[in-house]
Parts: sequence; C-alpha cells; structure tokens
Amino acid sequence: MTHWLSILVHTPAHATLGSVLTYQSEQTLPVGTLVRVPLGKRETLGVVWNGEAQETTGEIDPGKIRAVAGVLEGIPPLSAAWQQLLTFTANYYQRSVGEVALAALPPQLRELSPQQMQRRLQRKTHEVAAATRVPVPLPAAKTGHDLTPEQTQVVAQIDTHSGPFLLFGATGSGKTEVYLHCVQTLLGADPEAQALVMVPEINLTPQLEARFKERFAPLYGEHAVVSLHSGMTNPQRLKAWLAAHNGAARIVLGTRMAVFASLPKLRLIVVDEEHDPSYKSSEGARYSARDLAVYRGKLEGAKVLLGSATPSLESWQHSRPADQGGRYLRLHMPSRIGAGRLDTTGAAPSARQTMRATASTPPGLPLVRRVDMNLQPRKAVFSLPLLDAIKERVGRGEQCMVFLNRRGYAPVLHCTDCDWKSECPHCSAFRVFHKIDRTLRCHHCGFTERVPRACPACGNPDITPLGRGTEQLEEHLAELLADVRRPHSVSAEFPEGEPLRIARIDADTTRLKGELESQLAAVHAGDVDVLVGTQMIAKGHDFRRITLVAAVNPDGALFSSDFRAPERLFSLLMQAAGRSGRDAALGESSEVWIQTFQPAHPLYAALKAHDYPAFAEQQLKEREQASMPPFSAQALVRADARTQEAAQAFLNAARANALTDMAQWEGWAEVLEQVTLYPAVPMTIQRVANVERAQMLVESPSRAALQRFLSGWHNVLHATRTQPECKGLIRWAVDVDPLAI
DNA sequence: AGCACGCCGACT
DNA sequence: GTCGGCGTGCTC
Repeated sequence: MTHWLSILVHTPAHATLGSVLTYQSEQTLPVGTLVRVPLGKRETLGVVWNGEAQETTGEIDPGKIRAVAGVLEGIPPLSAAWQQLLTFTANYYQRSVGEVALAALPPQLRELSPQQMQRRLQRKTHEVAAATRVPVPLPAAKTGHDLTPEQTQVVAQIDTHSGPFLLFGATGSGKTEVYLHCVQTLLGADPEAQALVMVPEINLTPQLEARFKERFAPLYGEHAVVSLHSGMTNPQRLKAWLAAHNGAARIVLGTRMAVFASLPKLRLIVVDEEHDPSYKSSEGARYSARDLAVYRGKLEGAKVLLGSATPSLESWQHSRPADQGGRYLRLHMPSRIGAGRLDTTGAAPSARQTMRATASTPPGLPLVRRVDMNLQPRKAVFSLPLLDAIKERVGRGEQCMVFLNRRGYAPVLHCTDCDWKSECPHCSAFRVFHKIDRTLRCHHCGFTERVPRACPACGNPDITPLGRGTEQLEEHLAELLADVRRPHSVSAEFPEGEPLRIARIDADTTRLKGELESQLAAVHAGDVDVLVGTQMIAKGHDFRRITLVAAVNPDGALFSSDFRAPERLFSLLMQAAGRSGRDAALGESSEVWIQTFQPAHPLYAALKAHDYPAFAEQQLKEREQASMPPFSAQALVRADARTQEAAQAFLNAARANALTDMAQWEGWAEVLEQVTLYPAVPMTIQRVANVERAQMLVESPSRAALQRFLSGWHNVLHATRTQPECKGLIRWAVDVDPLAI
C-alpha cells in the first residue's frame, strides 16, 4: 500500500516552496524518521514530519509526488519534543521549520551517502557496545567533593524546586562545582538521564570537558561525556550527535548550537555565563540558546540552571521574587571560595585591609581602583600610579593583565596635511593599522593592504596612527618596563634577572589552531609577567597568579547609543576583575584598575562595591522608564541592498504595507495597535563589503502581540520585495529579541 | 537552500 | 568565438 508522507526538507522560509513536502512510500514511517528524498535534481535529507496528514498542501498535483528514496537505517526517529522545540524555534524566530530543523542536524547526516552512513553507524555501534560492555560502576562512588555551605544550600534548593534557576554567583564562588554536583545527582538517580551543559565560547569547552571527564569518566566511561560545537570536524560532530541521540552520551557539553542536540532522556540543562551575547545567534535563525534552553526545559521536564556573576537584565528581572511576578528562582553565592582565611591571624589591620574596608570590598574579591585620567598628562596611555603598581607587582613575581578591547596597533591612520584617513574602500569604516606586518586591515570585510609609504591622497610621508590598540599597548609597555628585571626564578625558561616578558593575546595572536592554548599555557607556567589582550582574556580562564587587572580605556561604552552597552561593560569588567586573585592566598591583595575620565560614574561605583544588584536595579529603572527590554519586546528587520535607498525603501514600504493592508485583515487592527514600527535607519556601519545595510525597529509592550504581528507581516515583507522601488535589495531578515540596535 | 537556464563582458 | 558573472525560476 502506498502512503502519503509529509517530509521536512531544507528550504528557507521565503522560498516559494514550503518546507513540508509530500512524498510517497510503500511503508508507513514513524514521525521523526530520517529519510533521503529526491528534490529537483538532487537527493536531500528529510525528516518525516506529521505522519500522513497533509491538509495544507492538499492541492498538489498527485502526479508530482515522488517516492522516498530511502530511510537512514539504524538511527532512531527524532522525538516529538525535539520536533516541538524546532517548530517553536522556527515560529518564534520567523524562519521555516525546514531550515531550522535541518540546520540543527549534523552536516554529515546530509552529506554522507547511504553506504558511508551505514559504515559509520556500524563503527559507532561497535564502540558503544565496547563502552557498555565495561560498565565501571565504582560502587560507593565517593562524593569526596566537599561543598561550601553556600553551595550546599544552593544544591538543596535545586533538588527541591523545579526551576528554572538563576544561579547568581561571584566569580570564584564555585558555580562549576554546583553544575557538576547537580549533574552527578541526576545521573546517579536515573541510569538513562542526560544532561546538557552549555558555555558561550568554543575556547571554554576544552577545560570544561576536562573537568567533566575527570569527574564522570570513572563513573560512566570515557564516552559518557561528549562535546558539540562548530570547531569540531564534521565526523566528530556526527559521532557526538549520534552518541547523544542514542543515549550513549550522558553529558553533552557545547556552545549555543548544542541546545538543538537530540537528547531523548534530557533531565537537566545548564547555561553557564547565561548573560553572554554569544548565546544569541547572529545569522540564519537568530535564536537565543539561553531562551530556548528555558523553553526546552519546560517542554521536556528538564531542570534549567542559568549561571552568571553578572546575569542578563532579562534573567535578573525574571528571577525577581515570585510575589512580584518572577518566574525563575534566584540562588545567590556571593563569596569567593577560600575568602576570609587570611583574617584569622588577629594581627592589626594593614593599610590595604583598611582601604578595602573603606571601599566596602567584599572579602576575597579584588579591590577596584579608579584612576581619574583628567588629572593625568593629556596623552598618557598608562597613568603613573597604574604603571607603578604594575612595576611593584611584577617586581614581586606576580602577574598583571592589561585589557583593551581593540586589537591592532591603531584604529585609524591619519595624514596630518590633507586629513586623509585609512577608510576601507568597501565599508563605511576605517581600516586598522597593524604594525606587526605593516598592513591596513578592515575588520569588517577583511580587505587588507600594505601600509602606504606616504599619504595616498597628497603624498605627505608623515602619516600617523590615531588612537591605540593592543599591539601598541604591548609595544608601549615594553618601553615603560624596559628597566624592570625578573625578581626570582619563577620559570626555568626565563630565569631571574632577565627582562620582563610581555605577551599579547587577541584574535590576531591566536589565529592559528592551538595558539590560544599554548599562549595560555605560557601564562600559567609563569613565563609571562604582563599579559595584554582584548576581551578574549577576560573570559573564564583561571589564571592563578594574576593579582592586578587593568582596564586601560573602558569609557567608550558609557555613552554608547546602544542601551545594552553599560550592561556589557559592567559584565566585562566584572569578568576581568574575576581574573584577579583567583588564588585564595593572593585574593586579598589583588586589584582591578580602571582608567577613566568619568570616575564618578555610577557604573564604576557599583563595580567598585562589586554590587551587581545595585547596578541592575539602576539599569532596570532606566529601562522601565524608557519602555525598553525587558519591559518591552523588540524585533529588528534588517535589509541588505546595493544602495542605501533601496534598503530603506524596502523597509519603509513593508511598514506602509503593514499599516494599510494588515489593518484590513479581520481582527488584526488590535494587533497593529499594540505594535510600533519605527522608520528605517542605516545601520551603525552602513556599508560592509559594498553592501548597504539598513534596519527597522519593531516594538511592542506585549511579546505575544509582537509575535502575532511578525507572523502576519512575514508574507507582506515577502511580497514587498517585488515592488519596483525595492530593486537592488539583496536580502532581508528578521531578528527577534535583538541584542544590539 | 541548491541547481538550472539565460543573457551580457574579458579572455583561455 | 567561449568562460563566467549573477538575475530568475523551480523543486513534493
């Protein structure tokens, strides 16, 4: 008997073709089954979607219906929950289900021929058999990992409540141990249970994987822990995905893409550093893995644990007390592990201790010092007090970290005669001067040229760098510290009496694979005295001997037009501060230096007190007054075109069409009433790689109304494309809950 | 998204 | 004379 099957294929939402197509098959196939289907001239991967029901595509010419080419044998069907997660994602982020669901599967599933797949699966099942044949149940698995009272309390709350939880824990308060503990409890209670643990960046997965393997490999075997991120090769990804899908992997660690991993027995989702912008995808479906984690947890009955020292204001707001409408349970771990131990001597307080007390610095956390740059020489990069402090630290064999969020030598090259600047010919941005290889590089499109000998406009040989980046900082610091010698032998390779070693870590010095790891290892080994870098060094890495962290010029974000800039700056500086004094013995003497022209700014005051709640409260008040997220819902429509006029014309026409056409639709007037469409504006960087970009903000006090509007507007946008004034439009995309406007 | 067809510029 | 640019159209 011939069956009609609805099958999902990889087609974008704006294609004329829907993403659920009808095929025929001799056998009926369970929903979620992976199949190969003919599509035009090619054969592609499909997922059986809604059984035989296909009422929406009823008028398809039956003669056109082709047969399923084959089933991917040996792979169990995707679960109903997984299908629901992807359906929700597609609807919420305004994409087709086919695009989202097929993109969430490992690429090799699409590419591999049936024979190759068969071979791969065979190898896989052998491995699984081998792994399960040797169950290593260390009987009385010693828990042996003592929790602090704070951790114990938090873990007890997680055990007894359903969540979602926001674990608000200072850097060094032992959040990872809480994650490990929760995972252990869960896996111990149910022999099939699975946990998903997400981190923002690929860089952070190896150390997390090491920690989880150390803990769980002895209990459940080496194969119980797998990673899933875009840095893996396709075969690695397929292997890890299959292990998660068939239940062999008990713990999946990964970046945002891991939120779509197929986990049939998912019981816990951890989102570490939940505030991190990397959880928001910036192309394709612009999903937030953090938000989807919360949704998925609800869907599958899994507990969700969001962790951060500086939560996103959204999560902070969600975790307000339940009687004020909070939906997450906030758990607080304010203390650094090992803090306060030094106070047991009974000795008279030192000058530093007095200073800490006056600054109300909590125990174990670094002292934050602001340097008023208005009082420093005009062009000073390093203020004298900071320089002295660095010298003093390295003189004692301690390490320092200098932080500047701008790579290269100088952001602009400038001709003093004719005012020429190093503009990129393809973008509305300046090319950055990289002294190391004497190039001008555009950080947006990649266009690179050798630095000209003289001004290309007027021939003046005197062209000078404007502003500074990490390269310049490194060079400058080497000059300033040239006379300082290493005090005593902390490392065999760079013995006592040698000049200081200054290292720089940014996207340029870590371009090659393994470079980041080796550079970090050098820091850990003590081969580096001063570390210069971008935000790359502010995240996660556990440097034990760094006792001073300096932000050279963080003011930029204070008066940015992006309303989330302060939130990001606070988080970044707090994270950077978290790098200082990780070693408990050094914690009390560690410092964070902020060079600023705005020493009285409330953001820095809150930072000094390590008072995230105060900062959040102030920010939320501003957001509420201005009706901004989380007190309103936003979406952005972005348009790329050959000309700025076309990009804006498209957006404005789509807006006009919404206000005229959609208002006529039955019952839509009230939806439109709740939605504000702002005029199209050029993006901050208007042109990138010769493509003009514009955007339009859509705002509503109601998330549901915004969703409703967007779902209806989609077809209008698609139709608008063909209007004559939109000629030159290259593409458009909706970004729901955008992070930057 | 792929993949093909189709009509205009610089080169094996 | 072709190779190849991407504009337009189609795929159950």
